[in-house]
Amino acid sequence: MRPSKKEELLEKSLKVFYQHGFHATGVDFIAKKTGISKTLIYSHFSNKDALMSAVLERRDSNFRNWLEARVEALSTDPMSKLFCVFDALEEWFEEEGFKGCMFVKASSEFMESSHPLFQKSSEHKQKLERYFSELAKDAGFENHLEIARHIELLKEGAINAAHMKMFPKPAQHAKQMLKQLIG
Amino acid sequence: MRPSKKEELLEKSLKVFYQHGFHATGVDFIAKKTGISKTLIYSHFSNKDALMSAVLERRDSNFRNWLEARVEALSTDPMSKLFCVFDALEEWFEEEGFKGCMFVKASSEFMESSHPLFQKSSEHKQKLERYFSELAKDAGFENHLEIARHIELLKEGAINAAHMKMFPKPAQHAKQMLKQLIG
DNA sequence: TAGTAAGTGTACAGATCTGTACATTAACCT
DNA sequence: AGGTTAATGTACAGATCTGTACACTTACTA
Repeated sequence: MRPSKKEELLEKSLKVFYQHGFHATGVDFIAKKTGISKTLIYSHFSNKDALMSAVLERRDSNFRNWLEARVEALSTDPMSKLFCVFDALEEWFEEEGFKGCMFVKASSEFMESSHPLFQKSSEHKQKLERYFSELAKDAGFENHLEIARHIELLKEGAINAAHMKMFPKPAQHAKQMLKQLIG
Repeated sequence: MRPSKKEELLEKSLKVFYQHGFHATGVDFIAKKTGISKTLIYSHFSNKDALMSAVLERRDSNFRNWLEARVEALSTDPMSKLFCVFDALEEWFEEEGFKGCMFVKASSEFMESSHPLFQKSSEHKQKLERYFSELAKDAGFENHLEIARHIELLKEGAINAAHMKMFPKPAQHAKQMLKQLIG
């Protein structure tokens, strides 16, 4: 296939899986929604599992690239970058079609810790931990790992709260908590 | 049916759905795992959706009853009850078969906010917010709603962190964060 | 002990889903 | 122009899943 088509398939099927879930989304439905024939889908990926794996990898890089770029754009000061993480998150929550964290959903549907999708989800969270840890180190914190975990917990909580409509502006709430903790 | 059988079906199928997910669990599989015939299952519930709804309601009362009893057992002091929430959570995380929050999983698989399972999940979180708010009020906090939301965010974050194996003892980490915030 | 209700087992219709086959069309390249 | 590759559409086999039918058995109850 021409690479552009594989790109297109990955990006579009990512959206479909994100909006409808993994088990609930059939390959025929993906073909219909993406406009790419099932034949071609199976010519690029040996089965649905392989497609889902590739989709989740794509989501990992998409999400981390987006978050890092957004934080960079919102602030240049190392300390306030830590807080801007939550401003970026709130922007995401308010996007149309926001439906929570794709990795949480993947590990909700594939719960065996040996399952590739579960593992990729776990790895994604670990990569984020490293990123947060770097941010905290840049801001001069000696306990940068501890602070990274503060941010992880608050971020996961805020995403869930937003998705499940627990209360408004959960990321701003989380940001205030972080301010009290380290600000 | 004799009520004991319906009880048995609810409790056992709750476990099966919790361990394997909703879409991935077929009614035949439930019959096999619970030892209750499919005929009887459909004589009590008109369809799989009705069973899943009943299961989620059962989970709501089971979980809140368990949490409230556990907090009561761990402390009598109103202030330290707030922190004991996280001790109870850590106990849960270490149980064999822990697989994260069932309501997060339900709203991961049924994302339409009009879906009964999504709504029940959202209601569960709101009931917990009221409980946390009561605990905070009893501990003498005027801003009890704000503190309830602190606890909600930390709880959701800790459950996710535990399920996705982000780092060890996430509930103890969350507890320390709460101590810094209000202790 | 006879009758009724609770429960089982099996089989099946109909829908849906994964993955394959194959014939056909569109796009590219030389 | 001609040949190769990319891509579509359709149809289908086989598996699986929901929900129903029905004949049978177990247990309670009068």
